[in-house]
Amino acid sequence: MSKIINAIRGMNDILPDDIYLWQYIETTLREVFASFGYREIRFPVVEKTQLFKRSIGEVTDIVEKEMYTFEDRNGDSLTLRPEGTAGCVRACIENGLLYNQTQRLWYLGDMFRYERPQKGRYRQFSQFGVEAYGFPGPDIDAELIAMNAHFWRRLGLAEHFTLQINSLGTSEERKNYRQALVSYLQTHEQALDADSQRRLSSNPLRILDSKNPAMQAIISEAPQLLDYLGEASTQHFHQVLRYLDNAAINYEVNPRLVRGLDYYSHTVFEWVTERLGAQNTVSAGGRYDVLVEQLGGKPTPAMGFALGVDRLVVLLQECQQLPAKQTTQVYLIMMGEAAKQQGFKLAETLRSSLPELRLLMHCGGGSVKSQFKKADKSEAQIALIIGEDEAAAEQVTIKYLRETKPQQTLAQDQLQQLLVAHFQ
RNA sequence: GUGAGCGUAGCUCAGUUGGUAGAGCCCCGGAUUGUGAUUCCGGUUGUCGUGGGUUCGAGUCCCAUCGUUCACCCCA
Repeated sequence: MSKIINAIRGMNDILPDDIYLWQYIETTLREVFASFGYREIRFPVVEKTQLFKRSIGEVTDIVEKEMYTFEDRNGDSLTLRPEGTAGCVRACIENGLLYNQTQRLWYLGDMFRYERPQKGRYRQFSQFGVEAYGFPGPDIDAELIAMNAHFWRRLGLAEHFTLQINSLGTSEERKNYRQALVSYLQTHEQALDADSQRRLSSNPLRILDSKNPAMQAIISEAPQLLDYLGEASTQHFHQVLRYLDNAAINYEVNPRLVRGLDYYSHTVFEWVTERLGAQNTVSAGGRYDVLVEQLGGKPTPAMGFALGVDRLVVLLQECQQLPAKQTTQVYLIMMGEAAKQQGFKLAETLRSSLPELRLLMHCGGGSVKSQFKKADKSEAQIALIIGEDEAAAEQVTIKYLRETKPQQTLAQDQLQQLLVAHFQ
């Protein structure tokens, strides 16, 4: 036997025993977001590298060291998408979806980032995203957050999340603040840890997010972004908060909340949980009014968020909020060649008259007893044996598993009547 | 990219100062039983992650390497 070939690190198989959780999340997502009037969009897994560089930002960690980038046979530089927003905007511009109109969209798909895997962080991961285009007002900011909150409630997870929210203002306001922050931090440069010193030139706002307790004193004394917002930005932010108050959605204004992608402006938010260890953000997003223009479209206000499906799966398991598994209703055991011929016919008749029936067929060897054990494990309500050993081939044994459990012998048409009555 | 922990049967794990590879679960077959539950008997499954080294002898000690988990970092 030759050596087996393993999966790529950080790219996981999802096995039949776990798939129901994914399906549950995916169908719930579809239902909830359709009910808010959002429509699905699909776009490619691979895009030109330039698309991500221009949107996410040249100097971000994602672009600098986490992208799966390669040359195709033409020598063009292509990249496996590390997130969805860039591709979504590109698709909308290219297909004229933003021409004098608004759009409410969602997508679901796999993203790729070359990171060291750990709990809730994988190299291939599933992300659900929502994007709204052409809405300048704070009402759409609140709508996205409210949708997200509604979705948590549908899953029974609302109590496990807290909403953190902040405003980054315009790029002009952020630039002014950035200068003030850098000059403040430079006066304390010798007290900064190595990570923060590095970020001082690359991404100083990120220093505010530091998990190092030794940095907390310096951070708490630092100038606050919210103090640098202009009148319009402040108004916008406060209006979002008022809408949230009206919707009875609890939030925590976190003036140190920044996002890692360059295109965000104004409202940004994160839903965090205590139950997932280090990767505690399950859903996050914000406004990105300048991105559409940056990617060659007409200036279009935009807002969106993305939700990590892998993390949600882990959270559902941790919180015991598991949906019921679908179970087999009828387990059909066929023993012997003559019985099988009759069994396939019976099964087809049953499926035709009861389209909703979940029927599991088993062409089994072994004892009748061990076959019933299998039926019991499948949590079937009824198990049928068609056999030719003792009973005649045209007779069928029926046994109720979970209910009255009588044992009787019936002709096929009688059996069918009984089953139809039982399941309708 | 940095750090720490862990790699033994399909799964969960024992394996003593170095001396023949183990248990439970699962799976398969059977016995008992007025339930298919309980109990009992039997059976299958291993490159001990991989490659070197030390030794008469390595699952055990040493080195390297790969994988994995968690954390840093990053982010959803």
